[in-house]
Amino acid sequence: MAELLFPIREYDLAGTLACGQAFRWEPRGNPEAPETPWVGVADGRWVKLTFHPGKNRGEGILRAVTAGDEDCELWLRHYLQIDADLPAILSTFPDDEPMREAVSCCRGLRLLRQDPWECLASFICSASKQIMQIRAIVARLSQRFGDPVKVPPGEPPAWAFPTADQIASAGEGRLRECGMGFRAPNLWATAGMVSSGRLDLDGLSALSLAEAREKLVALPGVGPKIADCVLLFGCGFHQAFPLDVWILRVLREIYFQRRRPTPARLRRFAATYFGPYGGHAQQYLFHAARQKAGRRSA
DNA sequence: GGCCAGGTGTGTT
DNA sequence: AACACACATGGC
Repeated sequence: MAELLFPIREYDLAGTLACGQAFRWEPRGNPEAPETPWVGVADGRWVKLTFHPGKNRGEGILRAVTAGDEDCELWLRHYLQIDADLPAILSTFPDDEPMREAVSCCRGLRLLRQDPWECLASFICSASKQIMQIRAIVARLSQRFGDPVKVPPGEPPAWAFPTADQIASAGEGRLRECGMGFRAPNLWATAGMVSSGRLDLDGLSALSLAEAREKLVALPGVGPKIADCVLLFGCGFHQAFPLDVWILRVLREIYFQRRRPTPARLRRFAATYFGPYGGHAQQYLFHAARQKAGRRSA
């Protein structure tokens, strides 16, 4: 067991862990309350995270407790993107009213840097599912097919997200038993592509955005939206801009009030208007829209 | 019970 | 290029 302390500014831990980019974080207590711990497994490691606010607004200390003995500092800095310069990122967003409103609504929201395979598999399960249900499916996949991970004494057991090998070996039928319906054959086939080495997920970040997207959309059950989620959350392509039902609504209603944009025009707008950190802007618009709609499925 | 959910694949105009 | 629809499952 080990403890790490990261002094940091502008880090909304609850928003970051619950906004729908990752599916394995659970609050220990009221998710809205300050200093509520969050427990999860990422990259095969059990972690408990707590944000302790400091005296000045936005300042605080991010406290991480890990279960094993290894030094997790570098890994956590990477996963949590501790060293990302948030003000610099926000300064690249378009300076318009909807964007300003989203930024002020989601102050401190960050993007994590997740494992590409877990990200890909999770978002294949996400197709036309509510975030709450995605979390349930991912939890069942992990418990049934993933390796147990070390947890501190007294903590409930926890499991790593299954490897592509483990998913491929499970077979389509047992995947379906996790409640994923028609997504089961897609996840199973994609796991086969990854475990056999026919797709090198870790190599994607070295490619251009267009090349990496091309490789991903070739996978069964992966279209442009899921590909962009993997590129943004798992491969570090900050400009990838996932177009989901929420964002399409936002773009149509806020940026194209009753001008009936064609899908092609919407895609072009999304890819160019929001700048080099468009994916971050997307996450702010997405999270703000969901906050406004109601506080379901935290 | 009908509608919608962080879509995708296929088939028609 | 723009639509329509099926595809499982579950929550409201």
